[in-house]
Amino acid sequence: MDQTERIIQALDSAGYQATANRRLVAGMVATSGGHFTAADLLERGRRERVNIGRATVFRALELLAELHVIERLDLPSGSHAYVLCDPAEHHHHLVCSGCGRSEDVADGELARLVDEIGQRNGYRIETHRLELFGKCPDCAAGTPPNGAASKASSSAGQRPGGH
Amino acid sequence: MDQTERIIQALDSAGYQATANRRLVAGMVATSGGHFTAADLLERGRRERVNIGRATVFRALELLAELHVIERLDLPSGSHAYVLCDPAEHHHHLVCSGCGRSEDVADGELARLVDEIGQRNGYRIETHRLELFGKCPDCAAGTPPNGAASKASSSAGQRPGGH
DNA sequence: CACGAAGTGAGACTGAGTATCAAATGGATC
DNA sequence: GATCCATTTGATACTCAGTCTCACTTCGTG
Ligand SMILES: [Zn+2]
Ligand SMILES: [Zn+2]
Ligand SMILES: [Zn+2]
Ligand SMILES: [Zn+2]
Repeated sequence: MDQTERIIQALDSAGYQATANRRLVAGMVATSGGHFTAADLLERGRRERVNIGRATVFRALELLAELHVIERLDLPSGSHAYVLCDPAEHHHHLVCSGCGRSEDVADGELARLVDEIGQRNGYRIETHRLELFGKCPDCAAGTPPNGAASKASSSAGQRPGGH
Repeated sequence: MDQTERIIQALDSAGYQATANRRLVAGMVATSGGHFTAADLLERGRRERVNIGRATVFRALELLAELHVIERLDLPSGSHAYVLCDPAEHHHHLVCSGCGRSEDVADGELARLVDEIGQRNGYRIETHRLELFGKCPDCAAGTPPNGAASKASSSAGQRPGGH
């Protein structure tokens, strides 16, 4: 719940209204416990019988992404998901291909590596993205955390791309 | 053109027929000179008055991706593009946000870094993806290589995500 | 309460990608 | 070349994500 407050705070201090709908989305995002798609939220809303429009959910996600409260993830399956994350500093995501859980990963040495690559190729690098997929401790042990709800949803269908 | 042959070769040695349509797609892929979307190929086909079905193009791309002759790229804009690349070994892509040109980048130290991250978080890592976006030497110098055709197409619209 | 700005929902619309299925083609075998 | 079967193909319909529009509601402020 504290997480929800943080999101609302972010909205507010960026000059956006913390309306009922946005609070609702904030709540769902905060309790998602992993990655989620727009469709996931929509469905969850429907299940919980909340009345929120399709467009509104998309708009809220877009807004939160803009504020770096959530970040878009491109799953190996090709679909677009989001994860809640710390807006403070640049980082990447380690995502469980079993349950959807996600950890923030500091950039660390990567920054240097990226620099070198840019240098070597004569490119002026603007952005980079690193995404890691694997099995979290629980899923690796065959104990997917079935406690949390939203994970088992549609977006869990993975296709772990070859390496 | 030699590149085209390599693609056809790959199809053949994987037991797929190198039909006229697939040769056609191979040719377009080989001469794309950067990243391209399915829509790009479709449009190029239409422009050059070749008769190839929508589904066929999607199927050909899927097939080539499976053979690791091309690889899917998730552009910052969110759209799915492909780049021609060396199927031999694992690598990543450095993509020009100006003209769409792309360079293969060896994994290098990243493998170790990825390992460490997995270790530290207790994850068993299965895949990772690194994508670098920036301006190629020409684009940085304000001389986008207007020679090549396909680049200026639709897929060039970028939204360089913040860093 | 009155007002303008910000936010919202229903529904139309677009565009990517998939599914279906009958027709075309390829390759093998005689 | 004719026959047979597996592979490939294209037209079409369809699904689904995401956007757009526009009238309506809600918010903050005086
Ligand atoms: Zn897990
Ligand atoms: Zn980074
Ligand atoms: Zn360039
Ligand atoms: Zn790698």
